[in-house]
Amino acid sequence: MRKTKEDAEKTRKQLLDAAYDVFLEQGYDAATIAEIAGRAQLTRGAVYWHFKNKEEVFIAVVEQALNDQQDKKIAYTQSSEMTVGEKLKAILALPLEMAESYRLVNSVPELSARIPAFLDVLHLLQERKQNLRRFFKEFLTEHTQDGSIRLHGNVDTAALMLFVIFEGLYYHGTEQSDICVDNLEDFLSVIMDFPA
Amino acid sequence: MRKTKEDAEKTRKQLLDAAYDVFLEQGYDAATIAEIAGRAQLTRGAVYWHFKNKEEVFIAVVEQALNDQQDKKIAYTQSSEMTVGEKLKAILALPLEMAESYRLVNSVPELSARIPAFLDVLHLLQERKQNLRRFFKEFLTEHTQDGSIRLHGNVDTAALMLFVIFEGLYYHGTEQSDICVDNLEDFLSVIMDFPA
Amino acid sequence: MRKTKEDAEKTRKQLLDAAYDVFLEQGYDAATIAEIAGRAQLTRGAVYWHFKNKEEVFIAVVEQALNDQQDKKIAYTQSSEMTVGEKLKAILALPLEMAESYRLVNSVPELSARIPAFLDVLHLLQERKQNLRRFFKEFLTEHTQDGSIRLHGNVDTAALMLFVIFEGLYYHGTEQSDICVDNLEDFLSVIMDFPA
Amino acid sequence: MRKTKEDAEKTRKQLLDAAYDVFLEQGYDAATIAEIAGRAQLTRGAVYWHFKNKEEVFIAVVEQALNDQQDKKIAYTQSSEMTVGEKLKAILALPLEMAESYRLVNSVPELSARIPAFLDVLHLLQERKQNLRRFFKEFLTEHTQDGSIRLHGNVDTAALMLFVIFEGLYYHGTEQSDICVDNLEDFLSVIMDFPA
DNA sequence: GATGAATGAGCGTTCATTCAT
DNA sequence: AATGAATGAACGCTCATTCAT
Repeated sequence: MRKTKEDAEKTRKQLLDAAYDVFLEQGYDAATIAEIAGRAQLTRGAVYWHFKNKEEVFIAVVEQALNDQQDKKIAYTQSSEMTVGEKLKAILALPLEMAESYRLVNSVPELSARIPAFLDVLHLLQERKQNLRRFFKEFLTEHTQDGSIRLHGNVDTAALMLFVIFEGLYYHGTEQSDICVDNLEDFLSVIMDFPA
Repeated sequence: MRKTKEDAEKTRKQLLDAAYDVFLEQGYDAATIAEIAGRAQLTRGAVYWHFKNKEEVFIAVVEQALNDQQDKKIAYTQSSEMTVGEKLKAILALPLEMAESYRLVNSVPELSARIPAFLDVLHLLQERKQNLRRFFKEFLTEHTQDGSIRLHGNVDTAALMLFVIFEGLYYHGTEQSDICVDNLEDFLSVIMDFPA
Repeated sequence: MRKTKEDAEKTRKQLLDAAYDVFLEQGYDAATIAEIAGRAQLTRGAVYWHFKNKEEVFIAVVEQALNDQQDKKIAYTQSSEMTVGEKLKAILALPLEMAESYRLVNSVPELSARIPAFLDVLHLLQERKQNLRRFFKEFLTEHTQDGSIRLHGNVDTAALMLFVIFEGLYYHGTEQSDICVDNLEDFLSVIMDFPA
Repeated sequence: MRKTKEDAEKTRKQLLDAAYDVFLEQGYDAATIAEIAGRAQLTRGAVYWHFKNKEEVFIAVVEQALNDQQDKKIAYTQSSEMTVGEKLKAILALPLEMAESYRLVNSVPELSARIPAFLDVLHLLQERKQNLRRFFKEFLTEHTQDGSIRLHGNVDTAALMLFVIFEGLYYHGTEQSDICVDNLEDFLSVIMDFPA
């Protein structure tokens, strides 16, 4: 039995990790508190000590995932060692790199239609999507102006394409897919080129 | 209560329609046989007369949806009144036009990981996706050769982009999205042009 | 398994009888659906086929009890073979005669403070109590006027005394008590006498 | 967090007070240790420091209530400023004056049928009730002999009536009732009179 | 063909209780 | 003396499924 404050935090982390796995494997409805607790080598009661109910567990897991995604996105964006093209490619490749994470959050819109408790996290997700669209547009605008990118169309279209492609890649986490990072490079080269 | 064969078929149709709605609104797990029967103005027993169990109802609904999608795809492909560009655009727009249908089938991969009974319909879905990829490639190849399309890259890349964009549009049925058919035209113009 | 309509009604009756016993023995909170179903030789599911939930089971049981009480009260009141004194005594003795029934309904006020679903049945109970008070008053008034009763005080006080004594007898169902019908005769003779 | 003995005693008192309120509002079964602790601004653990378990908390609360009732009864009985009639009225009015307290102890008989741990406190309660009956009888006997009371019936009947009326008044703590102390005076005047 | 009664497995949740700190 | 983490048993309820009618 865990007793100290750090132990409790560790327990919570274990539960979150287990919950992440279970929600991913089974989906929200089919996932059970017992399974989550069991995987964390704990009892159902422990889950209810750390979280109000199943919904709150899911929300915590999704928020965690969204933050992880955000962190990666920011890391790539602000990297000083990557070229403009590499940055774009890396960000486009996120749904492939973090396929599970993106698949998980992807279940939120459907669930929120039924479960009001998820509306907040839905809004967070939509905000992040809007952020991404805005990012693509601003990124393209900026680097078109400084000459590091030359678009084969207008900025709006290119940004939207990137966004839709990004979304399209969500799914390929689900299935074994042959779509890989190399393809993204090709995609980019259709949409733009990077003058040396 | 003896019913004629047509009556029975009508009942089955009603159940399928109701099931389609319910599965779409609630998802497979949250959908209940009672709700489906109720919407069809019938009782649970009726469902079990026409289908072996809940899984079979879902399979029937998904197969129906996949066939509807296929039919539309074929209709557009074979249309004699559409130009090559219009055909491509119409097909790309299918996930917007039949947003619900695509959203429904989209739940299959996740479910089949858990429910073996869905493996067959999963394979059908994957086959259809491969079909679509193949279609894009063959379509582009053919019309590149006959000069009605001029690609801004190689055939493989263009075909894959179309496919990924297609997938990306799935999601925007879920949410209120500002992405519409006009954007697709722009996308196409980035990837290719159509010499008059 | 019961199948016909009459069988179903019989099942419902069995459940109600079992529920009556269990609620009486254990109290609402401690009573369990499993115990009720088990005593009726049925499964929990059967309870939920016939009743919406535990609260509805309780309400049905209490309403039944209240009606039984009412029926007896009316039977005694309208009996053509009893003298005025005998009627009064018989009605006063109801909480002794139907001790369990009165003990059961007696739990309603406390429960309704916590469980809103019981408010309706609480109002029914309060109505019945008011009815009884009114009955005592009217009965005494009428028979004082026709000379079959001579009160040792005013009508209001006598009626209220009867009512409070009636209530006081509720409790003695709970415990083994030596208070019996004979005592009631003495009580009546203190409050009034019946001129031959 | 070492506490002095007085602090501990104060905590125990707070817990008892909180428990009294909660048991009264919710009933034994529905009351929770958490609620009790919370109202006392403490945690569940504190309850288990001061009491063995939920049952012991309840027993302590009921014993407290019974003693309070006893104290009042004795105070009225031994008052040198009250007439015989006033004493009787005051004691009869106790269930109105201390309605909550009487309502609480009133739940004991039902609970002890199920919970053996309450048998001791049940016996205490029954003893107190016997005491009261005996008191009524002795009080009436004594004051009939010394002439301060003239009964309209025999002593046994009158004593029993007082007792049953006393019990009957228990309930009227539960509900908003119009029965008040004035009515008791009328009751007494039906049963006896007090020669000046 | 379809209904309705009944089953039974399983799940979310609550809560008394324990115990290391 | 008191807290807070964790356990585990139990309960209400839902729902897919069966089957006599």
